[in-house]
Amino acid sequence: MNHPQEAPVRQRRKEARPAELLAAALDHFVERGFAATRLEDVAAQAGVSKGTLYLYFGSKETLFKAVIEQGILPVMAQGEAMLAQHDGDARSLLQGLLLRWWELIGATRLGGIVKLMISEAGNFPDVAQYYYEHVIVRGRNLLRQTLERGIATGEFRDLDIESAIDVIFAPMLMLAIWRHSLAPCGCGKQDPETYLRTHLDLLLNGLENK
Amino acid sequence: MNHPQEAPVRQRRKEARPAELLAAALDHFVERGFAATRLEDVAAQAGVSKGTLYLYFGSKETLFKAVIEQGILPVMAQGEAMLAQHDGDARSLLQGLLLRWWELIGATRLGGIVKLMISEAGNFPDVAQYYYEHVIVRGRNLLRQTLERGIATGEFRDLDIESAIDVIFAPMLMLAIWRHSLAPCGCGKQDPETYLRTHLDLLLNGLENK
DNA sequence: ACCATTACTGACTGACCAGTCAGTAATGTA
DNA sequence: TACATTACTGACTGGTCAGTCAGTAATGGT
Repeated sequence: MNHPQEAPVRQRRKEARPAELLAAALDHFVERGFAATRLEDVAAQAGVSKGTLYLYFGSKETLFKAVIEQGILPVMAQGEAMLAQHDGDARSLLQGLLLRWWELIGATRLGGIVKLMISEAGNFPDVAQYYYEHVIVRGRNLLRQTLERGIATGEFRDLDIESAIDVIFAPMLMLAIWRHSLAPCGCGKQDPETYLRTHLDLLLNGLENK
Repeated sequence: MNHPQEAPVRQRRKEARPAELLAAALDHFVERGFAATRLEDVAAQAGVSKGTLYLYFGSKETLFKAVIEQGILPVMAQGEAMLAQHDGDARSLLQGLLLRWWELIGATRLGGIVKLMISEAGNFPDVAQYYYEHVIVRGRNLLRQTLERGIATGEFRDLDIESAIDVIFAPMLMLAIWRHSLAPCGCGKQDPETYLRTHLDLLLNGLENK
């Protein structure tokens, strides 16, 4: 019955709301999917009412698109910068790119976007198109340049580059996906470090020009 | 205005309904997700009314579970039989297992179950648990035995088997997932054959004991 | 031909939720 | 202290859909 000085019931924090709402929305979309996510829950997790959510995002679909775009774009530039400034051998560049992707995206909450995009692509073809052009194409470019460099210097064997890009990245994506799908259901999985080490081991041996 | 002898408006085909409903449900669940799938649409695609669907499946969730179980179980035994009767080297056994999986599951409508299970695991932990125990564990056993055999004969290098299993299968899963997520949105992808060839090439070279 | 059985139908309902908006209170200003 | 502005609230509405069930018609038996 007593109310020892609580924080004011209502707070006005116009600046912080969008980011907090996006973070809450990412959690819910990744965990439940788009259709099963209730905007009231998203708003509650962000500490506001549903009405406030609609002050910042015009619709559920708008919010969904914002989650994808705002989540991924800030990180894309980093990888590109990394490629540009690297001057070692292709082997260590490839290794660095994959490990850095895991560190910055796969291992963080952003990794959930991979699962989210895969799950909802059918319902939002325009968002899928956007994601493909602004994320996948750019990401594939990084790997393509790395492989081309390695083949040019004779470090790597001469294989089909376009399919190799996808084959090489698939285990990274599956590791991120696993963390947001079956792993939380108590389905066993060893630690990411061993997985990454094995992937790099197999991969670099497989690429090696003997 | 004329009605040239049409098929009877109502047909009674008790035997065929469940399979037809399951096939239609798989299509819709894979394409739209569980929550966004309307049972009226599923029933319509199977050529019956919604009421009929409820004669065979007690609820939307029951239907979902049946799609997963009925879809995958019939195929699991095949892989196990293949392992048992194989007598060549581990190299060709591994290659055979992967190609056969693609042929029987990945390339068919059943490949959609992979995406479906990943998307909905969070909403159906009990189905995820079931899938893990009856599909993933059994599938991993096949690869584990294959790798162990190859390491024992000296064909393969001695690497961490548990993580290698997941790393090796990840590109197969991603290929199946892609077909049911971004690929239908017009996002470019080369043909599966090249992809599989590159994967096997990289993989067998990476495993090789030099 | 009539009846009994049962596979099948589709209008209905109750619950749920995206999206709205009139009202409330926090903040800045004078 | 009074007023203006506006960030925020939450009860409400309208539409959608899972699940129901009284009724319909296809089939097989006599």
